[in-house]
Amino acid sequence: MDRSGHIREAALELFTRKGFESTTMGDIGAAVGIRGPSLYKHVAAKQDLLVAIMVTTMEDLLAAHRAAVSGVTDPVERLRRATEAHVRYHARHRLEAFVGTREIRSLAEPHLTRVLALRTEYEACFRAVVQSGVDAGVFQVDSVRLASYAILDLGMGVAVWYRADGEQSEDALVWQYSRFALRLVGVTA
Amino acid sequence: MDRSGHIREAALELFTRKGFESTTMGDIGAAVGIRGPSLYKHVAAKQDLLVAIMVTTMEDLLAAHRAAVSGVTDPVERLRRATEAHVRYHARHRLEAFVGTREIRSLAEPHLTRVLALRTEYEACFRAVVQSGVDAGVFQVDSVRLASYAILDLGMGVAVWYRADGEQSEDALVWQYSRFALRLVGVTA
DNA sequence: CCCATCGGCTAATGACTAGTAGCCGATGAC
DNA sequence: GTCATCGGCTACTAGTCATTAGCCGATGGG
Repeated sequence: MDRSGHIREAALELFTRKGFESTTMGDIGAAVGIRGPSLYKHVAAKQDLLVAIMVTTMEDLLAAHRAAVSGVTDPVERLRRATEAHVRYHARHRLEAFVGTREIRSLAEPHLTRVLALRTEYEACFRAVVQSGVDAGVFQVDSVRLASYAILDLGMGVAVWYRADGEQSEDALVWQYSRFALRLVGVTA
Repeated sequence: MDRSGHIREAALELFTRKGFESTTMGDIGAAVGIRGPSLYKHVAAKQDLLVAIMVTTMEDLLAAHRAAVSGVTDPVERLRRATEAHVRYHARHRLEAFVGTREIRSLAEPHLTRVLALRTEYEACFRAVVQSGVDAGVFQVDSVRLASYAILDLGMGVAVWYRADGEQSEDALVWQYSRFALRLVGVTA
């Protein structure tokens, strides 16, 4: 891989493990075998490394969601696919997803506004999926907002503890979580 | 309230909003109307403020869990009560719970080991509750570990977005989440 | 009244950090 | 061969932060 890619990768790993604030340019440099100041030949600022992670993560997540539900009309299948995309993304890109949710505080404007807007949009898409099931009478929930948050939060959790070399394969994980989501809204399959 | 209590409260609010690393002693001082260095007349170190939050939070959570399930033998009722205690704690003490999960990285030894042990124990208690329902044949889950994590993660999510002045009352929230948990393990009530 | 303690304060210390300046060897185009 | 560019490096700047030192006014017990 080229050096810039290597740097982004090292930054992602360090931001996940130590947090953005506690990661120094020296740490990132050491992870790729150079000194801190040398990083500035490849990157304009530490903040840029975070921005790239946060923005592409939210855009990818939103794109994955849209691809998953596009053309699907059955509410049950829509929620199943949305949850599958959500959980799969959080398992497969767990570092990005972890940093994406944990380090919002460290994001400077105007990027913060941008990322929050993407996040709000993603949540709205998910709520719409749940709402469509409620409208069709196949989901039973008191609050669409609450049920949506609950399902979304399951994905966040996955990003915290999932390990690719753990006892659960990605497919098994996704399958079980999709079932959790459907059960959660009252679909007994 | 006495000044020490006021300081702990301000620190909790700031750690939640800005994170431990990004909160300065000056910030905490300003929040209680004194200068940063003056805090040292009440507190030995910044780290101590974090330790107090983390340790008491995990101990309280564990105590709440034990009180909730003690003497209850029916697996469904045990999980319902465990989830109720879990969600209620995360709603009622959302700042503590938020900091408790977000700032583990900033905790220095030996407190880190202590808190991680408490957390592991809490997770084990929860898994035992789910396991008892599986053993009794009333819960249907592929993986006890996965289902337990999923339920625990719901609580963490609550600490992120719950607002006491929001559209959901604490009781309504707890009620719906308890139902989510039961549905998640396959109890259709 | 005296004086010790309490709990503020300002100033200083020491460590650390993002980012800049400017040097230099290697590489490759011409 | 020369020279510009690339991508390292060290040294430095400027700022921040936790914590300490030491001062001082108020308070209250004797």
